Amino acid sequence: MENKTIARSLRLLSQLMELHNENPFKIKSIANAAFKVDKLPYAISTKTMDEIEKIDGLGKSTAAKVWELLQTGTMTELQQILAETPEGIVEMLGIKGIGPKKIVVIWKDLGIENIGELYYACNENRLIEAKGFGLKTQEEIKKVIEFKMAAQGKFLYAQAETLVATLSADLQSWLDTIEKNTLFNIAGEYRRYLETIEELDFVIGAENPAAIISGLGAFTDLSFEKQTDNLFTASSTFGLKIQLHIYPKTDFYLNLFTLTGNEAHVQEVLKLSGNGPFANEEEIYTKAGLEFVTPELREGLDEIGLAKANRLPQLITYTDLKGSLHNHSTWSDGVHTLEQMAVYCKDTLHLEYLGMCDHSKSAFYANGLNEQRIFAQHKEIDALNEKLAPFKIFKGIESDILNDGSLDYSDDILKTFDFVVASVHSNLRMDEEKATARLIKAIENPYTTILGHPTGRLLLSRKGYPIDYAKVIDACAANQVVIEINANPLRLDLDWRWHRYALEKGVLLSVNPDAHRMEGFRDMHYGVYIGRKGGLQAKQCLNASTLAEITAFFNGLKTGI
DNA sequence: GAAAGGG
DNA sequence: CCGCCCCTTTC
Repeated sequence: MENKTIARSLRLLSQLMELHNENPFKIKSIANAAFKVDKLPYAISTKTMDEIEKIDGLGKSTAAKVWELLQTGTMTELQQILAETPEGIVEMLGIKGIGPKKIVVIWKDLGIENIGELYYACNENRLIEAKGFGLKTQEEIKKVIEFKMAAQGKFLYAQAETLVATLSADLQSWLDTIEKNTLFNIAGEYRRYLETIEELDFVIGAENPAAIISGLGAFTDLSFEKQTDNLFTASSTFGLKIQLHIYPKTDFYLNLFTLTGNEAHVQEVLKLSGNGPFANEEEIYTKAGLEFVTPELREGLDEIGLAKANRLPQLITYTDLKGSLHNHSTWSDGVHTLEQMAVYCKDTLHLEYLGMCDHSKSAFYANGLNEQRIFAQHKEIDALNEKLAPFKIFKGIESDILNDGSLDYSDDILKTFDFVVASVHSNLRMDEEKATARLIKAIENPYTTILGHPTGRLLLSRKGYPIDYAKVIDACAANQVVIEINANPLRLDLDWRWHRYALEKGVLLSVNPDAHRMEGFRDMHYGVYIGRKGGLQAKQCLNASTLAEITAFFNGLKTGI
């Protein structure tokens, strides 16, 4: 069991205890334990009961709960309190903008027990009657619920990834038991590497489709229901819709292509190529007189024009990345030390450099660095750079963009960094005008090197503040500011739909994992996927620069100040 | 831990 | 209607 799972259980327990008005000291200690568990640099599951008791933040009774969870997979106390709480109330904890205090009022005073009823109450203007609620709160809750409902049934690409891996393997071996050499591939949104996925589409091409269909019952991972002669659907354990398309072999490539989408792209290509049959996907494009378009570019944007002119971009690949910028260590809210992060980049990932960007002083919740601690961190980096040479750690910072658009330190401090990532973490409720002006002011700061996660969105959970993309990107172009592609699968921000515009304006992008632990670097894969979708080439990606190139780049910016 | 946001 | 204090939530 992962620490994250343990931490989640503890956090849920503490929130439920709060809903049930239990002893505030107990609540706090459980909440604190959840926080501490999440920040441990090792897996608790490998430890003994005695060792768990000694973990900072865990006392005897919490350790016993954790131990029970590890041994049995459940926690009696959590199950008990869960049984006493309506399911809909538990779900409400996931609504941003209301916490346990407000939920108690909703539950006990208004008698509302699920999110549907809560939404209804907002529409009926009944929420404002409760104490602590007013019109603004009601409207905010309504908006958040609407966003949540729209996200229902959708999943992050990364969530689907593991399922796709096991399902593909299992489907393939099941197919082999019925017919040798069937054709099989995933299509749809997943094949196009979209950031969120509503359904998985698997396509099968068989000599004898009827035999495959009648053998479906023997595939035990999922139970499929027949929709049409060719289409069978099922639902994964966590609710992701799965579609199985079964066709004769001769129709396979046309269907794979059509089901991969998107619709606009498919229509346009088929108009040029005719309807086949095709021996493979490449042939579709050849017949259409087009260069082959890789699935992630098939979005009905400019790709067909480019393919016609043989001018499709040479898309970036993971191995093009030479370093990793924007990462955190134990200096602020990271899990692993600066040295651990650096050695991991050097020895495991074989990168040439690491940009360390811990949080700035205003980010109290994340243990942001004040001026003294920055100085101390820089000394540690200098020492490590000697030890690890030629590997290089760059002195960075993730500076908060304050409410007025200024950065979090004076120029005297800012000039001591090799580079600065500027991002918004506070006062996220802004209208477009305010947000755009705030970002542009930060972009115009001569010390800003990279604009971090430009909208602050969390896919499927928070919309992010609205910005005028074109204006923000234009400002980056004018001020030689790089824009981050935050590679965390929850963010993927800058949105790929704006990559092309940025690249056309000559703005560099940077695939930044925002890693808070060594495993976090893995997210750079998602950043590359989404960058490819946006049309990113290696030469347009800051951290595809070699150490020598990026050193020159940072130095060049400095002389300009 | 600070401050925004709202009542 | 503003300023004030207080509570909740957020990062």
